[in-house]
Amino acid sequence: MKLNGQQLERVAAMFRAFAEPTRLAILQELKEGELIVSEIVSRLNTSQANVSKQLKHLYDAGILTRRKDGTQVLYGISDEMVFELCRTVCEKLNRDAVKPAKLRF
Amino acid sequence: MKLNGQQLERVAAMFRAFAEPTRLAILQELKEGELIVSEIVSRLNTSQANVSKQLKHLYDAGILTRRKDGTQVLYGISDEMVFELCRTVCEKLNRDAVKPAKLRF
DNA sequence: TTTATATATAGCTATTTAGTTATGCTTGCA
DNA sequence: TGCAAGCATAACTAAATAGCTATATATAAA
Repeated sequence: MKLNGQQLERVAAMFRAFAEPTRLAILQELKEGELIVSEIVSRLNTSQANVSKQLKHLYDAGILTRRKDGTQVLYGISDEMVFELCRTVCEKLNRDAVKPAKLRF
Repeated sequence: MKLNGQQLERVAAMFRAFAEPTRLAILQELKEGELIVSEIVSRLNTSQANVSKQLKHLYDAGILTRRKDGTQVLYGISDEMVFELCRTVCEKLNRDAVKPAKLRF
């Protein structure tokens, strides 16, 4: 069963959501649970505007949940597949690595 | 255990290899086994130069094997994780889809 | 040799996008 | 009301890259 061009584009778009270190860093911070935007900003080395932008990207991709609480907004991981994908990639990189400096998401 | 910037970049680079419809189309064609470059070209809707370029991208990412046979070059999938990743993403897209038009890589 | 075939690469253009600064919008509170 | 805090958005710039055409390289056959 082969995917057509439009379907391949949808799959590619999902992978694209994971294809950026800043977005992966956000996912990594959300691993242990929901966080408000300003907390994520304080943990990463980038601007609040950029964090909001990347959160939107991830949210639009269906990867994050979003919940308002007063003036704050809480984001969280919406699907366990996030961790499954990251784990699979890390294991692959570990297998390929010459030096055994194990990665684990 | 949190990955540092350089490690996140390596993970992102692996996802980036999958973040393009043409590269996914190549992987899809290689699903059933090795193919020579010209055969891949004939199955896809893009130039030979582009196929070679994307094959190099995938090969450099450690996703493909490469084997010369005379003037021909055979490429194949080097790691089953390719299918695992694509399956995981397709299942996610199927879960999210309103209309049930199931994707399967 | 010369020629043909298979693949890779170089140089280019157009598009996408991560990140920035500046500003807008919304909510809670003085 | 007015102000401040939290987040989102707009407009911009710089960098990355998919795909093209043209060309280079390598191998085989005539």
